[in-house]
Amino acid sequence: MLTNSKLVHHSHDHRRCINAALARANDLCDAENHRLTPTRESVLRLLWQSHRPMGAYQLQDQLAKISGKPIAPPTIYRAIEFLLKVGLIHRIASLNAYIGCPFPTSDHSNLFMICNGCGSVAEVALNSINGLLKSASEKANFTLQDQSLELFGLCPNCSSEQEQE
Amino acid sequence: MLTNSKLVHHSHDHRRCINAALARANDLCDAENHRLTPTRESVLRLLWQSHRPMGAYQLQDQLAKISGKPIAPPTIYRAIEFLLKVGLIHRIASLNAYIGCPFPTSDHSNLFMICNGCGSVAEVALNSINGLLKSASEKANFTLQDQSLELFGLCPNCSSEQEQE
DNA sequence: GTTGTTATGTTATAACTTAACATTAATTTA
DNA sequence: TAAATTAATGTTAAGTTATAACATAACAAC
Repeated sequence: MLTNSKLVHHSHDHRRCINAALARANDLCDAENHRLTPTRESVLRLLWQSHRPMGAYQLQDQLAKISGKPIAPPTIYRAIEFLLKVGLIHRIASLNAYIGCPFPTSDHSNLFMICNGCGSVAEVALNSINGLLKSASEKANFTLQDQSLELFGLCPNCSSEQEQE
Repeated sequence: MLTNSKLVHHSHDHRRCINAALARANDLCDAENHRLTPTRESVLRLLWQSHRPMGAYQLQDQLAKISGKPIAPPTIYRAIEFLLKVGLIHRIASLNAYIGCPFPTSDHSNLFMICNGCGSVAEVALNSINGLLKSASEKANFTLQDQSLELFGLCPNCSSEQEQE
């Protein structure tokens, strides 16, 4: 089980998350001949400011603040589109929001644990899940091409707070 | 594996789907003291017109046509909210669309097979998936409360068409 | 039949996303 | 290195999805 759950749900030096993510992004774009332009890098960096997903308009506001000039929606959506395409971020469909991918070059399950309490999102890759979904699809003669698995509940922190009440 | 995949992906007397769904809805609402009002029933019936999900504004158009008077969005969204609450329909988050639930009183996986070809959606309930997600959640100390599992690909029909090209 | 509750009507707007076309920057090729 | 090509961004506008707020009507219970 590949996951960033430990990092998401425990206090840590978050600057390292950000730096590591940007380093990975640079490597990946270099390797695949993609251009991580300033706008794209800024959006990626914003999405790594926390382990909570951000909506396009939050990104717009933040980017406008940072760059000191107004940013139009298409600018944001283009950056999002690019980052999604190269696998550096994911879209959380149930939230209309986006989050940085902690392992862009690994096999994916596209499985997310979304905390109803604090809004944090951890990503999980799990071979067993992929296997099960594959075999269920085959049984139904369904040609599986992609998947989006969203779990809702309480992260460890919010769970223990809940118990205390 | 509880699924309506066979019905969704093969020709069948669809009136029976609709009638069965409405009968189940009536039973369920009777049993739980919910009111399946004309608007709610119309929306449910529209969602059962096919095995494809419909968006709120499609529903608005259709309902306006049927009832012969303009329908405002809140009317639709209220009916949707109710039907979701009692479990008669599901929301497909990745499509911003809604679809009738074929087994509203059974245990759920909230697992959907969404055809990229024809747009049809089959629902699947699978204990093994639920078990795996439960244990993965426990391993991460995540208190699982709900889930949304969306698979994208080609249904049997669209798969075989694809092969022939 | 009045009262409290539930459902609907109505207007307006918020939130999310894309289309279309113009301009600028980067890369390639001659 | 200048021209040609491609890729990225700027700008305006509009399309799509969803909700807030407040008024009215229908129903249920006493």
